[in-house]
Amino acid sequence: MTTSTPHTSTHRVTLEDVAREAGVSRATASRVITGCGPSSAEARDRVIAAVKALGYIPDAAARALVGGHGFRLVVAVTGHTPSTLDDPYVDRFVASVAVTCATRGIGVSLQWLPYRDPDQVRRLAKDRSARAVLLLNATDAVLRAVPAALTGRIASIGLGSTTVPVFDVDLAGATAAMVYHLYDKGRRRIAMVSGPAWMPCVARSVETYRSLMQAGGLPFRLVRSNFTADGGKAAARTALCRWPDTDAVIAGNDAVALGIIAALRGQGRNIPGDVAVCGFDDIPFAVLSTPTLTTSTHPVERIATAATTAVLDGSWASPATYYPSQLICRESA
Amino acid sequence: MTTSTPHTSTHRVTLEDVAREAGVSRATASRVITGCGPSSAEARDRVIAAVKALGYIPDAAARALVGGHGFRLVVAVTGHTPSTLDDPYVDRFVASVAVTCATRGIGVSLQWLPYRDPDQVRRLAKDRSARAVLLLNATDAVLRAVPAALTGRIASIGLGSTTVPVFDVDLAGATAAMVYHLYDKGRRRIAMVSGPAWMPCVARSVETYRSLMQAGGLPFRLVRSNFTADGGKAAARTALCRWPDTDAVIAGNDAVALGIIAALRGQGRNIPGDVAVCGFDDIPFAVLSTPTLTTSTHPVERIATAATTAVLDGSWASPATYYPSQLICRESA
DNA sequence: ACCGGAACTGGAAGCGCTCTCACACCCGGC
DNA sequence: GCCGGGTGTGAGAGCGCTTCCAGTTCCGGT
Repeated sequence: MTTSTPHTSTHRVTLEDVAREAGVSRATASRVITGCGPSSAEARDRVIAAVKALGYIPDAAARALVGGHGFRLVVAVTGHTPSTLDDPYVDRFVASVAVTCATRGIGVSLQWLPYRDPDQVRRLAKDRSARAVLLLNATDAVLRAVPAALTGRIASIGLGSTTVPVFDVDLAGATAAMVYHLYDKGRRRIAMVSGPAWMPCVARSVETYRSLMQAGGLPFRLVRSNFTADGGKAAARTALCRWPDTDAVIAGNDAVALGIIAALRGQGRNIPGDVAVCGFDDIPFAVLSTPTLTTSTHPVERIATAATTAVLDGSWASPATYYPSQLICRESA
Repeated sequence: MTTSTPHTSTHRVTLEDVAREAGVSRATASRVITGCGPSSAEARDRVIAAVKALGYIPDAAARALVGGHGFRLVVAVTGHTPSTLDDPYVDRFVASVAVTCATRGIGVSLQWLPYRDPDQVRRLAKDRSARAVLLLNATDAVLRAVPAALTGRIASIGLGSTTVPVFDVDLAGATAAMVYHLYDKGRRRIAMVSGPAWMPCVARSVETYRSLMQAGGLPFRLVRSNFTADGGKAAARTALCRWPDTDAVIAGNDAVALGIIAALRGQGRNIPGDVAVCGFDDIPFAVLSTPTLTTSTHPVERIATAATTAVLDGSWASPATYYPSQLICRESA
């Protein structure tokens, strides 16, 4: 049966080779391998045997070219600085997506969009070697660039849109829970050290904080920072100078919170005695720091998996799903 | 000039359209766009204008199909558990690669290889939509699966090979520096809490530690763990039970080190008074912990960039490059 | 014996692109 | 006036695959 031509080591095994080896046509071989279209049991056996014998691996590029779409999920992360990519939230998210996709035989691409350029999004959306796109930290401008026709193939993690499904942490709720918690503990002069203003999730958090403080007749004290510990240190010094009587700080994330704690303690402040500090994300070190960090934990894996399956299968329950965050009370607040 | 046919919104703009709009053939348009092959100034202008007017974006799948290789760099991370993907070293590495590639217009794929299956590597190597592959945590078995013909397109981060270029941290040197440092501080009963045994970098670190201790006639105390803080906590308890007089611990990474510190302090040990602890990686929180963590910092960005450019350009200076790590002495040792 | 239809198969088109090749053109030199 | 060499161009092949469509076989029903 095995009429295999002696093939050189440089020759790439194509469907043609499989078909010849199995004694069927390319069309039949293709039907067997893709599993769609009718095929007799005998043809199936022979093709599968040939695939094994030859070590055939379908060419993804050719499949994408003819099939209209490929087998990769693109995770596009927005942000001017590379640190956006090295963020613990993003890292966990990407890792979860990679795991989910690995079980489905789908590749994952990580794309950095430094300039939040709508054109880049259009480019991503038109790349047929990709099957779907997940947008992280997308802004309104970026989302508007998504072609309406592609709605089903693209999802946003963290910004509302009528055409694209949204999956995100309920950061407004998380922020509110944190403010209430600090208020219950007797804190009244609560400052916020937020992340970059352009980030949609930051905007929501700040807005919640602002409206709650306003509603309670409490002072609104906002310092912009980035999402790093060094940023937190700098912000702590700024905030202290400006409002020395601050008795609580809500940091944009845990790294910032830890930076703030380090800076405050460096100035002789007692945490949480003098100033309570809390963050977001519940990174592994939140429980290891001194004092342990009060923070808010997000169901990142659930969000990532939901968004991934939704966008790959092209169906989702509601246009926007917000996952509840959970406040973790530890020593720092 | 603009003889554009009224195109529907679903129609995808192809090279054909650009050529028609510019009044040249597909071949000429292709030459202009790829920039290789002769072309007159006039043809160039007209094609470029047409590209702009039509919003043409070359189809990556078609290019990969005909060109023999695509425009993506695959970063394949080995390891049974998803946590391998969520490791700070890997995260920094991947982020650096993504940044380097973004400036070159090359996509980055993140692939998880849970079973360290050589077949998966072969599959990766044959994927022509990829231009090159970077293997993280590759084992010998995985590297042996790399087809010799693909040598130029694949690089390993962390394991020696005669056919594939290697870029890695000089972990042996880093471990040695750490052992000497502890020895200089008067520590003699030095334990090591290493990462998973299958990891090549772990093997090198353990081997260095073993041979140094042996050479100095000092006890060899090894506990295997994973790379998490919880693993470190468990390992600390094990090590303490087995060798209660241990006066120093070298942890596999900073997360483990912080876990160990937490566990030891929980048992009333003083760090570094009773036990010195140090880690590897110099994560952002190493400087924020109490006590601050003595650790070893790796030039991850340099390694990532070097490996990326080497494998994309297909040329590298030497078969194996080991980048020196730097010991950062802080309070914990 | 005949026929309609279901089940399967192979030829061939074509996805969008690159690249080889043959051709057309223009120049200066004999 | 003719030829060699350089320069620019377009027709066309073909990358590996899926899928349409027409053809073949084989079945049960009449």
